[in-house]
Amino acid sequence: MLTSARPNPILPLRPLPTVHKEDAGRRTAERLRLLAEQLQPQRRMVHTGDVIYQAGERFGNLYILNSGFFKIVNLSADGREQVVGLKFRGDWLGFDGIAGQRYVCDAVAMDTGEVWVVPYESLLAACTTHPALLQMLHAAMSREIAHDRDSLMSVCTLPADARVADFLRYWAESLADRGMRTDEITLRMTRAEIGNYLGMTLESVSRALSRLARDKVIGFATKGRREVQIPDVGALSAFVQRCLAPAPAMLQ
Amino acid sequence: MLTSARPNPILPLRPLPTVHKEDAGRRTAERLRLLAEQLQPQRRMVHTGDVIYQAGERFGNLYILNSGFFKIVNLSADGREQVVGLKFRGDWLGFDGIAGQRYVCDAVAMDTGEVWVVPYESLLAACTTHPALLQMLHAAMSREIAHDRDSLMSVCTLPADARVADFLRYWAESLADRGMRTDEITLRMTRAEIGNYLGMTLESVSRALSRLARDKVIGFATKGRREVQIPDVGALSAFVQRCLAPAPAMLQ
DNA sequence: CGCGCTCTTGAAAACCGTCAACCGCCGTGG
DNA sequence: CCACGGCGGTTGACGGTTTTCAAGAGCGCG
Repeated sequence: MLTSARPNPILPLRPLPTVHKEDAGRRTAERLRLLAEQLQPQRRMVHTGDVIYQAGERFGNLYILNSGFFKIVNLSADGREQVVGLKFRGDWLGFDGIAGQRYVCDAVAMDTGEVWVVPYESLLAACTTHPALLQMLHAAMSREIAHDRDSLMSVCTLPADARVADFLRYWAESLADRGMRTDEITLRMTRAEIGNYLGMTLESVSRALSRLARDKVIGFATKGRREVQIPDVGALSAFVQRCLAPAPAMLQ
Repeated sequence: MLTSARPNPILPLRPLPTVHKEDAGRRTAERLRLLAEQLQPQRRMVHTGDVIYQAGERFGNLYILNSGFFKIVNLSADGREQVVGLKFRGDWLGFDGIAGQRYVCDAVAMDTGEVWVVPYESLLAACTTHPALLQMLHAAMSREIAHDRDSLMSVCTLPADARVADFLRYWAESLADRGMRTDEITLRMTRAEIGNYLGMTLESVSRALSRLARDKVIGFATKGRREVQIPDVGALSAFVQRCLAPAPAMLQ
């Protein structure tokens, strides 16, 4: 094992949040209401492909996503580019720019939506009078750090099929947390983008989705392979587990 | 390409920081001095294997690493564990706990060192009177987010050999930023840990290191395969590029 | 209708993981 | 003192997963 100094060998699973479905959307809506009220942000409509900030651009604003979907694209000096994050309603964008006073990623809209523009300096000013605001800011950054680590772990420890299943689970749960339907979701990304995000080729994504459909873990809608039916999100997690357990108990 | 709406097809490389070697260590030392002065943190010695916080534990403190090396280990519900971050002098630890009021990772010392304990609440209090403190906090979180994304990109876009080279480059540059020697570094991790961090097996790490040594990009010290000589950090970056360029121009 | 784009599927190849053997080091204990 | 076992590391052979290359189907659009 890696951590030799672990007192409790089996960690007690984190107590599940146990957020009731009805509350799911309420919480983010409530947070957004509070932010809108205290920050009075400028509202900006975006459409698919719009770039709200770009790597290299001078940092100045943070952005809060009120509706729509964004992808965060990282660029390396040698020209590689990769989707390193997905953003949903209530998420913040632009944290990467604070340290170096320049954004280091692109933020690209994957749908029409609305972002709220929050000048960083005025946010700080508002935080001094509204401590709850600072808490929300820090919580948002903390969530992003925790999630980035989960992403890294998925990519590093899961085989291709499981990565795709886990990706769908993540997407569905992100929607559920915001009170949206998860039984039928529409992927806003091509197979190539999904593959890029998950560190695999578009063909592997396609094959994984086909296998998931064959196993009835997901379904494809009547028309178009962009809509995915997820009758049971738990089945996706179960599929991931199945991928990790090589020996299927071999009857007896 | 992924981002169709990019105005400038070839991004101007980020202006190099051009920090002079002499300044390198000074900046972090200066920051640490400021933090110590304004926070008066409790100091705590740690030794290899010590765990300063653990996934599931109630959040309360942030930690600043004054000396030594830490690894951040993420745990999944199904028992997978993975190194998702490395921490050096001047880095902060514990951000992952803010959002859920519980840490979601383990922080494990890889050497003897000293951490400063900073109760989160008292940090916030201090920030209200010292805005520079808040800036440092946010910059630290921002750097962590940006770096996590870089890690994800490395794992997703680089072949195994290049990942190891990039890992050594990252380690060397982290040391350089803090004013430490980089011509001979001692890895504080086993091959298994490095592989776990990079999403590959220990055998692949070993082979990659052997190839790097064969190509004279790195060297092994007289005794022990834990010390690595890096005559030129730039050669590591060049090696990464070579891995990415499949056709070596084939003589005309 | 033809074109471009996305997606799917197959076959071959490359990369990397698995399994195994072996080496060197170190601390323990006969 | 030396034998022994454990641990970390290296290297080889093999096999499996994933990538690569290729062909073709479905669909939207001018």
